[in-house]
Amino acid sequence: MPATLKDVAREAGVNISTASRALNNAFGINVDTRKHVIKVAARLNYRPNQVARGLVTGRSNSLGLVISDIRNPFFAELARGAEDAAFNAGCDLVLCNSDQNAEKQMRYVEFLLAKRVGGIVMNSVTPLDEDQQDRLRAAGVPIVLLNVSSADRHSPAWRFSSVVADNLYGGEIAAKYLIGLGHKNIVHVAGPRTHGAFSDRASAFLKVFRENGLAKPKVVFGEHTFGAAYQSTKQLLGTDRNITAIFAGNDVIAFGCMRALMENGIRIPEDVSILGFDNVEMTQITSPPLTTIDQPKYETGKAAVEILLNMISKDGVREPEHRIIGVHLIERQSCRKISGAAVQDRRIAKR
Amino acid sequence: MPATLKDVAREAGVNISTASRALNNAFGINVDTRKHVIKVAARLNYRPNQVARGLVTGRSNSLGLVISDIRNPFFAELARGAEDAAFNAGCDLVLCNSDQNAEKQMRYVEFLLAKRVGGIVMNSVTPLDEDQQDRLRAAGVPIVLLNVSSADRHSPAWRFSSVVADNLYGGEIAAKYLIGLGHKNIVHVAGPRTHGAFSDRASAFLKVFRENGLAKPKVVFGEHTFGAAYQSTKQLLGTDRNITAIFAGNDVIAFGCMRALMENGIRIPEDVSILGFDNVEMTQITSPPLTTIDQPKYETGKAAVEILLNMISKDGVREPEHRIIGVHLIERQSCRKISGAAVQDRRIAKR
DNA sequence: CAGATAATCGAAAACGTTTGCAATAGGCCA
DNA sequence: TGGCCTATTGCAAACGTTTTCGATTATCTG
Repeated sequence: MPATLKDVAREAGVNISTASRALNNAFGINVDTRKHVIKVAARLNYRPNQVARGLVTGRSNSLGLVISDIRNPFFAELARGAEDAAFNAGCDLVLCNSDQNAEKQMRYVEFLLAKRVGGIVMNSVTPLDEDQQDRLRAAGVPIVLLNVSSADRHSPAWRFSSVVADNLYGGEIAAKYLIGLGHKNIVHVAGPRTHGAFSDRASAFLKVFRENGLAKPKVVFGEHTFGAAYQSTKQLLGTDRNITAIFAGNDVIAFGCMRALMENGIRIPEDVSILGFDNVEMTQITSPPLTTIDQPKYETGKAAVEILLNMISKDGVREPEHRIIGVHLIERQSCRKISGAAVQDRRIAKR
Repeated sequence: MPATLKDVAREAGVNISTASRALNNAFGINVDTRKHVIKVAARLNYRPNQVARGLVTGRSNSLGLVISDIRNPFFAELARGAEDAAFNAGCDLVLCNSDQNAEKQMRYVEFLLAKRVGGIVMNSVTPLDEDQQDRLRAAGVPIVLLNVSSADRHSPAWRFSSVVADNLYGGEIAAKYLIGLGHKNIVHVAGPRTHGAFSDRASAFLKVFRENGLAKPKVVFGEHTFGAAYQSTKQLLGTDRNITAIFAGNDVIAFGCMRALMENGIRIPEDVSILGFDNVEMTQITSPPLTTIDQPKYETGKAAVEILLNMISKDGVREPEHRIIGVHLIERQSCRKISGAAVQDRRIAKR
């Protein structure tokens, strides 16, 4: 139904190829005929058919974004950064929610490949196995991964680009902060064990305790959702009421923990301190406002598609690029120093 | 680079059209040759090129979703519902953030039309003017609008489908609830005046006061973002400290209000009550948990693309379909009855 | 003014599918 | 055996662009 290039060519009395050139402001065309063609095109309300164009040029001008769940504010923010960057480059973003489901994720990827997207940014739910890696490489489309573990990233076999927060450092400052506050009975409510970001945070977190000869905190892995964290925490409270601090794998997990604590009449931070990760906007309005580790989410998404576009442009060379996004502690009011902390503080500082 | 249909046809020793038919499990093809073709296709890792297919079939298998900002948890939830429904139908969703910017919104729509999406669901930032309506209609692609005002919806000239929450009823129960609690000095911190959902909520809210001969609450319109609400509220507090209740246009606005109140040492609900709209997940973990009006967000998004798909399937008939999503009050702890409420209550009841 | 050069334009192939129609091959009935 | 029917397959056009390669015209240059 919409006007085609042939229509405007006929209407303008020129050949179809001249019409094309006129509208794509290419060289080698008379300025008057161009004006004329453009005017006719406007009159006919002509809109170039991107799918036809994509067929011949081989580029689809669209990118895929596969994340676990857009309802997680972390991903929403990240998606926004990605979308802005894509739009600025004249691309569109197709949104895919994998729900941490490996099979669903693969289905989505196939889907995107069939659609001939120019590239994909995804936070892989699991470290990709050899077979999957091969399939992705074989597809020949640029891919940038989010939240891959530092182990994967440094593996020599690894051939994908990535952008990740400095989760190792994040886990480390989380541990040091809580230790510095004098906490001894700490538990880490983490996300999925298989998820690079969470495993990195957890291992760096634990490493600090090990290196300082301190008791190893309990770690409970699980889904990184509000509901899952809520359940985990409730269960936790059933078995252990001596906890003085929780390091949550991310803010949403922290929210779930807080809810469970509140319901059990446990005060934050008087009874237990809680430390999040991500610095989602809502951390400001919880009660108390959540102390957390800030991670630039918007920038992460933006950087991911920038790398992607870069890979797409210089088509041949596929040297993977890795970008690490800095993190830092944001102190609000959900953590408190417990008695005897001063002593503890000094001991750590000496090392 | 990826294998084409021609490749698998050649490799299988059949014609390109037979290969096509074999893969599309059409009728009129020998079961053995089909098996053979399928096997060859699998071996070559063949993936049908959707853009080529889209060119000939005329359908793109993709839908557009244009909302104001995915970072708003309301839209995130809605987007998730939309995406699930689209995926179930084998479509993909391209995400567009309009930022309440009419021009940006129109750019996105043009973009989507150029991409020949099968349909668009959008929450229009402003009531579409005649010209825009015409352009959309002329494009000939099914459109489902979110959050249109009830006035627009009932206009005889209106030719688009819509799915909206029952904002009129929502505004009404908000007013009655707050009045019932005995509040007299109420302000309504709304979203953009031009936005159907907010204008409906506001007008129904005010109508209750008018009809009961009560003083008209102050209404302040603005962006429906955390930051904007925060600013509005701070300003509000500078001029009027007698407020006893705030009805926020949505939960995110409520959060912004709460932040401003907290910063000014104003207690919720002891000093001022606050009532939200949407029942976003985070309302559970604010302090106090937010009393709000629930609106099924996921279902809204889902319903929108279902209507869209329905319109697409029965191509010709374009009778607009309207779906209204019910809302209801969820009482938590951010509103309190003020002294003298009983008297006030009786007075209302008498009228 | 002839020839050369540059500017502008048209013809046609190509991208990877789907699909209407024609062609072929058996099978069946008379 | 011959004609007809059906099941299967091949041929080719079409979808709406971009782009290469010639062709045509206009503009110089000497």
